[in-house]
Amino acid sequence: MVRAHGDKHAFGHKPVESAIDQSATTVNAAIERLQKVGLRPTRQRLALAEILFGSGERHVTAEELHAEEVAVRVPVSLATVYNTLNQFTRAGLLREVAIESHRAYFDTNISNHFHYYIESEELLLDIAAADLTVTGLPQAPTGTQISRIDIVVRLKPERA
Amino acid sequence: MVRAHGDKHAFGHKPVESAIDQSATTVNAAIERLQKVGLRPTRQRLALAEILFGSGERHVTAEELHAEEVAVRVPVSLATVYNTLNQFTRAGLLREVAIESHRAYFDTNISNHFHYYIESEELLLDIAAADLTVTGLPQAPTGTQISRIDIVVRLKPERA
DNA sequence: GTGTTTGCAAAGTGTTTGCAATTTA
DNA sequence: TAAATTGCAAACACTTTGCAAACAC
Repeated sequence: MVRAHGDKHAFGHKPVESAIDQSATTVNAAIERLQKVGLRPTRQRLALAEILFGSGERHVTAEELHAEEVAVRVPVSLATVYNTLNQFTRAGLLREVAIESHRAYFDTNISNHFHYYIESEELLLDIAAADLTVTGLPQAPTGTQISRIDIVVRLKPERA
Repeated sequence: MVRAHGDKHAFGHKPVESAIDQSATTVNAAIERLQKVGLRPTRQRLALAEILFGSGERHVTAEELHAEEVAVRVPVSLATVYNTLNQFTRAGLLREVAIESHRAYFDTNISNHFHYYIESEELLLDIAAADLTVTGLPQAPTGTQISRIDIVVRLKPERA
């Protein structure tokens, strides 16, 4: 089940000199990223990191990511994709978003933000609103503290 | 995997005359509830409806609900519990809450409200705050409209 | 070399489904 | 009696795991 995904691209903070330089930069960034969290930069992890972090924010499922690797002719097993997504998540490189009970979505945007979910397309999008806030939240029950607030705005096609 | 669940009880809108009357009332309410949505009041559905709607708000998984039926010596198959939960949800009697990707929680409270999720206990609670609101939400993307907003406040044990 | 990572296939969850038997209206 | 519902077991989708081979340092 391959689905379309966002095609936003990161705004370059550094000028892009050439395709070769850019890809070298991407690879180096990926290597650094992995080493920083103590994961060996193996061929598979690098390939996955490049697809995940190489071009703007992404929301992927394991199957989708695996399909993309296959499409780019990088051989990675689905099991490794699953394991890697979990490792990345544990390392704080990714964040898991609970949307549906039976499919795990992973988000490359680990900053505080919320989501739109277009049900008819099974498509997850970041909400572009830094100032979105929740008010009226009571104090967390005694003995607990908030670890994170998830907001999913579910969208359906506009009524005709 | 059986877990503790809330033990709130509904405030009786009608005085409770006796144990027998109360249970009769509960059964009648369940029968009505089912008929209203076009589901035949079978033994299994009644038993499930009574447990689900008989005592305040509930958050259950299929396995939990099945375990409760078994505990009360009502024979219902797990498949029927799953099917019934889905039917009830389609009929608007229940609401599914996306919390984790691999377990479906069903909520008997179908009004507009949000949730706490105590991660360490896998426990789902309603947030008792009718005035909880989200501000700063941009207009829904063109061609779409909001079908529902889910908010899950994830809680962890308070740091010592 | 030594410890880590990979891939496969097998196992594991949670959930759905086909179908014959049963129940309901 | 006709249509709806149930239960079982099998099938499913998604995910994890055991272990030998391959790899990184």
